[in-house]
Amino acid sequence: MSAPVKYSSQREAILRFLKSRKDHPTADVVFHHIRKDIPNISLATVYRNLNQLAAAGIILRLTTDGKTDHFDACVEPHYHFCCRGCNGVMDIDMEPFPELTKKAEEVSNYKIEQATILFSGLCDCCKDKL
Amino acid sequence: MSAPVKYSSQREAILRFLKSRKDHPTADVVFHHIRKDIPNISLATVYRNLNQLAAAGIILRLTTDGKTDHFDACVEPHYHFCCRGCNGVMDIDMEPFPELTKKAEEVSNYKIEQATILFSGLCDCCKDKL
DNA sequence: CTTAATAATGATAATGGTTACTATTATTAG
DNA sequence: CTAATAATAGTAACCATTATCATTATTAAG
Repeated sequence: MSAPVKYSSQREAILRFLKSRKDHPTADVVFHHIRKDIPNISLATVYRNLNQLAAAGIILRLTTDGKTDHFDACVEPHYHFCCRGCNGVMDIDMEPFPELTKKAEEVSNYKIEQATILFSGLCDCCKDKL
Repeated sequence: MSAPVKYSSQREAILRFLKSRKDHPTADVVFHHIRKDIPNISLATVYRNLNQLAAAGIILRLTTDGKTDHFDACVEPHYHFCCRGCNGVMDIDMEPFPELTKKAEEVSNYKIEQATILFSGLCDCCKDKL
């Protein structure tokens, strides 16, 4: 889980792909897209690199109620929404409330390093269907 | 995943155990504790009942960065903290911000049913050790 | 108090996302 | 160019959770 020290074209392709997407793909989605350019890339390589990049703070891992993690190339603090219809993960474009973390730290005495705010419900598409 | 319709002593024991705990045990922890009273209870029964109770809104499922879910007998809206040292999940005793959800719904157009706020970092114990 | 219908259980196999392992390949410093 | 070693591909293993199914327990009706 250490930061990458040697270049690899696979890692570059993975990061490039993630940056090109506004949604937040799962490892499997990344894998299947990268395969178009690098047909023999291994799923393990995708996971390894996503983990490395996340550990290095270059990308963000999003753990939602679903069982599969999603990944986000935007590491600026922002909020997410997970649709219980399609399991898609989208951004919520509102400015973060830093006072939330401050308040929580005051109240708890814990060393709070991160605040994850995840909304859930139904997205535009699923709102109508369900 | 439907609500329970028949009584079972196993379910009662699981719910009673959950209510007795301030931390938020995993299915496995519930299983091992219930086993002291009901030695031949099955892990599947624990999972089945935790799922039912959560679906019925009687308990809360907490999905954290760790790989295993935690369960909470308190369904009042409140915030949680997950320690990256010991993977424990604790309550944060501060009043919720309902305006968060309202704002997010305005901005996004999604039907937001739930807001999950999860802080993470180091708890009192792990703060010193790490 | 039976009895019949069926929900719940225990035991265990299966599933699915993720990680570990290992021989091979690619990068990089000297 | 060469040696050292990080990264990879392919695949087996892992582990939390779920599905399956024969058996048991609950419950409503007679």
